[in-house]
Amino acid sequence: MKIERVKGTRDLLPEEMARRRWVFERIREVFENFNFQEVLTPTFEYTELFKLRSGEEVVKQLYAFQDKGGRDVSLRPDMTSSVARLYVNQFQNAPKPIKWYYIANMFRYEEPQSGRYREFWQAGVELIGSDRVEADAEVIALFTQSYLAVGLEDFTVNIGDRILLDEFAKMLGVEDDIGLMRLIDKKDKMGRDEFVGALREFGLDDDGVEKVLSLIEIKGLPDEVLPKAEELFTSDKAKAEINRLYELVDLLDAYGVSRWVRIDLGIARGFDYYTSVVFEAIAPNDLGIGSIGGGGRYDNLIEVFGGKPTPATGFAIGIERLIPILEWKGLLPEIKLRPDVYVIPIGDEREVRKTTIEITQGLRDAGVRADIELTGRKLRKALDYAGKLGVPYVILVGKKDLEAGKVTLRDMETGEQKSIEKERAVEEILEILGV
RNA sequence: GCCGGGGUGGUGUAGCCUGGUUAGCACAGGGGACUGUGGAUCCCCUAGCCCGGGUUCAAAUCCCGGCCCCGGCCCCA
Repeated sequence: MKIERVKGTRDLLPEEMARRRWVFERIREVFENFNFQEVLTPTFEYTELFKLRSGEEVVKQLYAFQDKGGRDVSLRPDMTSSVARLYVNQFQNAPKPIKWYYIANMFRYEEPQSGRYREFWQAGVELIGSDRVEADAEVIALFTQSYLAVGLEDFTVNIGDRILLDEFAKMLGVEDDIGLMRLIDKKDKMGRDEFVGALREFGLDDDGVEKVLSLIEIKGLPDEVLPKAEELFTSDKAKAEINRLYELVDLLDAYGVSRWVRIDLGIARGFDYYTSVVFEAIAPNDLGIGSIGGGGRYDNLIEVFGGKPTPATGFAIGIERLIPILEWKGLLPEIKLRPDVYVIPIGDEREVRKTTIEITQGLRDAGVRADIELTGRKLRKALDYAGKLGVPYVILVGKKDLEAGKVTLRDMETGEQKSIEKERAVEEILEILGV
């Protein structure tokens, strides 16, 4: 019986790997320009770590199991917990701020859908040890520039705020603030009447519904919508947070990323550990893909993991969501997988075979991507193969030529051939390729 | 976890509704015609009904369960 892939996993073939690597390299460059440094934590952690953060319920979304020593462990569902754990373990006394990045695979036991797999990759950063708005700005600017670095321009970074949502729930006298946020988060999936109906069912009176409708109006360019927020909110805490948002967008302007920034007080980004600013990137597409990445400030998490209270902020970019969009927009480069030279032995003589290897290895030593015919197939078939691969140049090594100390260089495009000294083969190729 | 649509050689498909020849076709792969010159042609070969059970004289075809894929819901840290 054939063994199938495990549900929700994928095989990545050469063409796709080449494109992914290109994306990773672009993102890595920007991360490092911002002086974030790469870390990698273990693929699995004690399940307890994730429970501490998100509660007992997350276990059903985890790849959780017992190892042979009876330890309850889980494949990481994201990197933030592991990085916070690492910080608490060994870096509490390190100079602040700590700026780490990662590019790694994550695992979630969920139903696969468009842009959603059980194993997927994220590229993200965590900035630990600053509660300043400058830290939020730095992270959001990097978030934005990461997408720009892979050529994406048609996207927005929507910024919300958990403090304001909390204050909002308080203002309405709602106990189940999480329920309310879930509802608000779904606003875009419903029609207006349906949404109002859902709010009433939730238990809001006319005034409450009115206020929620005002809240979700607070969505758009910062200059246009933040004044509306000032009108809606009355508490000092909310006023202070709105001022912080003003500062944030002002700083983002200095980073040169204002063009992509929007305010959307209706976004909540899940309900686990974010404490104030939250954000997500959306790129319009026909693929059914929503958010292509997100993040926010989490000032309580490190304390939850047993560290001294330490502020932190970060984001993660979902690679399996970003790449289909880049592909759909034609923004990914064509990357050639073929060799530049293919060296074919003609016949089976020891001398021929050795010379074939020597020339191939000479090319490789010189930095040329060179391949060698390994199957013993006939010359005709070997050329056929080279043609299908799209190899531009072939070197033929045959007994007749070798007797005169020569080999044949063939231009596969034109079919032209010339006889060259076997010692000059590498040089000749280097000249032609212009290396 | 739930719902809808799917699963036939490596790839793309016909056949399924209406059970009955040797499961057809194209591409790809290997070899040969052509023993040192490709993309053409011809020939040969390799290779398949997702898995298990049921109904039936007979199952790719009908029924049930499972697995997987695509998409949606829940959820999305």
